[in-house]
Amino acid sequence: MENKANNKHIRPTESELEILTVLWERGTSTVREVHEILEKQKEVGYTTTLKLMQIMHEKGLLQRDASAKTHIYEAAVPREETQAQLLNKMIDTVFSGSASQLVMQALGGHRSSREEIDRIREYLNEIDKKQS
Amino acid sequence: MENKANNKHIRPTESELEILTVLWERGTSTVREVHEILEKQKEVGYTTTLKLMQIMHEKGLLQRDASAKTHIYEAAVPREETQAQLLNKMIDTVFSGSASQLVMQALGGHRSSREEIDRIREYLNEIDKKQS
DNA sequence: TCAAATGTACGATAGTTTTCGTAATTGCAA
DNA sequence: TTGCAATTACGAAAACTATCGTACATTTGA
Repeated sequence: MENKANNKHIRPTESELEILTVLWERGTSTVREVHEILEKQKEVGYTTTLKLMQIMHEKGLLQRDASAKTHIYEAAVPREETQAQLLNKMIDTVFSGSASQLVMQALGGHRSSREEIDRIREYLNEIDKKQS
Repeated sequence: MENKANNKHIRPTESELEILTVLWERGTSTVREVHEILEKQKEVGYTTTLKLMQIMHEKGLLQRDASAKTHIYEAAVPREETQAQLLNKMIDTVFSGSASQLVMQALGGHRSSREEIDRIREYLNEIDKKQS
């Protein structure tokens, strides 16, 4: 009982997010593999990455297979759910609850491609249908 | 020289953001006023709010008029710019750079009202016009 | 077999954030 | 004028985060 990660508050830190992203994209990986990718993005020591991942495992953010000498890690929280979590928090705290405010701000800053915009339009239509 | 807040990285913490939001919405306020609003949202002591605001002032996040006994504070960073800052970071770290991904995630989670959706549609049209 | 290489575990440190108790200050009301 | 109430200033503790050095364990190839 009490699987640590079962509670709804998935709130990884910045560094944890970097590690999660690697795992989300690569799937199961060793510390070394994760570290090698991280190293390209910023300067960081191997043991730092290791420790982080161990802590994340304790917190329930990562899962691991420790049967072999070299442990194999995997994200224990789903990407979409984590994104949603962080996003909703941001909508609440930064945008006073207005999702559209956030959306417009996002589209304004990052000038998006025509395809991206079309994709969003379609998405809006779908929402409309489902809601009516 | 070195106005502390002149550097581009506006990255308020969670608590700081709560305070900024109050100030953005109310305009200039005293610590007491800010605190009273915060208290409705979470349990927190007056001196905690005070200290936070003092620190934020040191960092350059807040501006204040200390001529009277009761100091009067004001956000020193613009709301939109701060939002953009945080949003872009989130797009990069959490959504691997895809704004539309974030947008759809946002719209999916927070089921938005018809008006909000329409407003976004209009916004998309405007972007289209400007981009063509 | 045994030493080098590779990995994990652990502990310590430095920095930041959040929190609050207490002291000092100030202004006003009686 | 003086003392109370409100306010600010200060200091410190607790929790977390990020970082890394070092010790210990394991595998392997010479």
